Amino acid sequence: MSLIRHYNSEDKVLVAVDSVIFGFDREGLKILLIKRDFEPQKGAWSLMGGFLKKNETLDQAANRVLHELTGLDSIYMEQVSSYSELGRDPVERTISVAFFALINIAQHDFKLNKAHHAQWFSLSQAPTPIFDHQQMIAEALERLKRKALTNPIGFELLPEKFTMRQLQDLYESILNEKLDKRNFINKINALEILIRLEEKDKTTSKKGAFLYKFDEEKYNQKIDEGFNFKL
Amino acid sequence: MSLIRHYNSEDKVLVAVDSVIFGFDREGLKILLIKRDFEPQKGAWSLMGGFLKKNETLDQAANRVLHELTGLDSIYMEQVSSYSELGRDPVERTISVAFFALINIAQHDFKLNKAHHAQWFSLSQAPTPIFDHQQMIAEALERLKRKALTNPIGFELLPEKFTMRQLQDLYESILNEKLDKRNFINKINALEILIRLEEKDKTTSKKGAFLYKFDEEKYNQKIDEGFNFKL
DNA sequence: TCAAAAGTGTTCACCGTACACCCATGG
DNA sequence: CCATGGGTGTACGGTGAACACTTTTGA
Repeated sequence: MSLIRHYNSEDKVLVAVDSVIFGFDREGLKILLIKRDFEPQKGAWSLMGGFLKKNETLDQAANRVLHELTGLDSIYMEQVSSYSELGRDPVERTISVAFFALINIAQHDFKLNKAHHAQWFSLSQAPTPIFDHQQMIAEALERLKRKALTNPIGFELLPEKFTMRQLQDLYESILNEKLDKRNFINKINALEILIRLEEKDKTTSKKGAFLYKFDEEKYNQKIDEGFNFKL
Repeated sequence: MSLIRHYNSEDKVLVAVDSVIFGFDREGLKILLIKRDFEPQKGAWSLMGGFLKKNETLDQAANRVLHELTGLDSIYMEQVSSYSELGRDPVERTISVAFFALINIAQHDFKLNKAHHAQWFSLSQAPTPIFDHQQMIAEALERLKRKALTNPIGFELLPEKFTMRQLQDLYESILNEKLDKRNFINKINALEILIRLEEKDKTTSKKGAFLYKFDEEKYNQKIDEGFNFKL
């Protein structure tokens, strides 16, 4: 007789992952929702999600599901929280682990999988999604706010080259407040983690605005030296 | 034929909850570990945990498990994160949701359930626990640090009446750094959320130190007025 | 030439931090 | 009377916030 206690008598449950996918464009911060084409709540909007398989981790499941919708890999993702209210999914007992993902809408190497009828929504104009997805979005947003102030994750939402104005717009839309232009630029410059390119972007002004790149190498080096990103 | 899509083909997995139980006494911040009396890793130390049942939420499971060990209810608990590495539990595929709990060691209305061979350990002297429990502890501690600076959760670890010195010792041991006595007291007093009692505690000095209570009512009122706890 | 966005520094108030001495009391 | 922990206030520097004008250039 084995001394190893097996877990045969314990309950097994369905585990889902749901992703709050953030994007950013000229209109501000957005989330990607998909339209359900099956009951219950056919036609309603929901986060992109899927079920955890036996042989994968939660992160792998979240990445798989994100890949299915966008074709993208190596996307910044972070676990937010787990949700387990008894009736949260009316079909069957399911617990769900929410993630948030940051993707750069502008890059053209991704196409939304048509089958999911995905659509970008401004936070303020998004329809109320199914189940407890609204709560997931709210908590993901809180996490994003906090994290964006202490880590350079905002750049995940921007194109490789961006203007100071774009960066400021991004932070304003994440934090949901207006920031002072000079103070913002002073702070950013004090961090010394951007490279100012020679190029200018002339799409929004006659004068043209300098383009910047995030200097990841320099950032990592400063981190090693004890530097703390703080906005 | 029903239009409702069922989830029959999806994998179900075992879901566990594991609790990082923090306590505080004269020696500092401690965690409660239990000694396994079955294989694998019989004799090793582990967090208190249990399996999620079909008809309960994760919070309920965490509370049930905590109650089994301590007899306590209504304990401050917070979800930390979920862990799902494939080999994390060698017996069977199990994902685990970690919680942290704050309990007041000094209160005498709880008795540790003998069956679990539980023992308090100072953080620096705790044995390395099984599986990924070390990582859970590290992340729970990070969360506790952050949360204790922005919420009055520290009081959960103290007796109802406590001295300023005790409060300072608590924060020093959560933050793992020495704090200046005058600055600490000034900060705490500026918050105006403590009541100074007439009573003194004479166990640590001849002069005696005033006892304080957390004024929860006043705190809630200040919160309603937009106050932010910040240490 | 003018409209529209880009770019640029300084001042001030407040907060966080450093710091040292007297008090009360039991033994 | 003295050793031990308790209790108290101020000064300084640095950081965060407020604030306005000049530059560029395409239309």
